[in-house]
Amino acid sequence: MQIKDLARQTGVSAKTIRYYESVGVMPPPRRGENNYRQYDAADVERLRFIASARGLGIALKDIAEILAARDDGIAPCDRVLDVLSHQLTEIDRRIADLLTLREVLQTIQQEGASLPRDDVAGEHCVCYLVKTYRQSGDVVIDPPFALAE
Amino acid sequence: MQIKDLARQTGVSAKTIRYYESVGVMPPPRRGENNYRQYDAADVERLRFIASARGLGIALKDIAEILAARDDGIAPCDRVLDVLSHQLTEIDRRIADLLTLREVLQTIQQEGASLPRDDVAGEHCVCYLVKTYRQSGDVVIDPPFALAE
DNA sequence: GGTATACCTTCCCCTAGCTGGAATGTCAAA
DNA sequence: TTTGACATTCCAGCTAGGGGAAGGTATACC
Repeated sequence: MQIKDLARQTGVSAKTIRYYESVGVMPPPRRGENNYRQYDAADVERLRFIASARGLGIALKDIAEILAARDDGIAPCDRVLDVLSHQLTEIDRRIADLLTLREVLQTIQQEGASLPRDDVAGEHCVCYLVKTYRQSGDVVIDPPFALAE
Repeated sequence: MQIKDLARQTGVSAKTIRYYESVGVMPPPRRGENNYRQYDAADVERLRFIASARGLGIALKDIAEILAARDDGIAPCDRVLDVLSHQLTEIDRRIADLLTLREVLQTIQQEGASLPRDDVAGEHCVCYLVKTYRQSGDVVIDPPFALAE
């Protein structure tokens, strides 16, 4: 089974499969005489797990740990449950942050809509609102996030 | 006024200020005899606008466009309002995505909690749930996101 | 044999918004 | 004079891949 077939069976691009191999989440497969990668059913299963976990927003690093444990014969179920609950906490935090931000944006938008539109200096228009907006809370930087296919 | 002073007055690190200059959102400042960057009150105002806009999740590219217009003597207010409304749409989409994801995670977590924890193959435990989870919706990749200080 | 095509390989650069670090220069105080 | 706190530039890295180049290979068709 070539990389394209694995790609087709999992919905993961060949490019991404090679990337997963390079970061160690997929193992280096056997190679044919032509140096082509050769995959089997176990690879399909593994890659499906990876793709689904990514779809749940789980980081490749966490996925790698889970799979490494399993490769060592350790059932990763507890670890998976840990990651899931951490993931839920994170998502709740992000939702809360976004809701707060939404409020602020909406307020600025509404107040700004009634201000003049021709203020280059930005002292009497929506620009002023943006400039003077200061949040009281702590800084929180959100990592990238993916929702799967 | 040196870069550290500008940093202190705006809460933006010197490193980030140099970065903003390198991407063109802050203009190259005058230099002293020692080649040190020299800032003034206008730079403080500009950087405060940038910092606040970033805090609202607005991309540097959008901020750069807004400021470039203003530098050309064009009042950017309409553009700012456009960006704000686009920003709101984006945030609503992200919130919706995160809520969907939250549902899925919670379901898997709950069902997985009652399954065995010693299944290395991952056929009868929470790992199976993760693996077989398939979302029906479209792929949506979320960019990184920041909530300001 | 020649060629079109559909694969495959490795390689490096690009994305956003910074942050960290290395190597080096400058300035003021003790 | 030496120390410390500034400053400068440049290079690398973070996530999770995508794009594309340059080249090798397998198969079908003429």
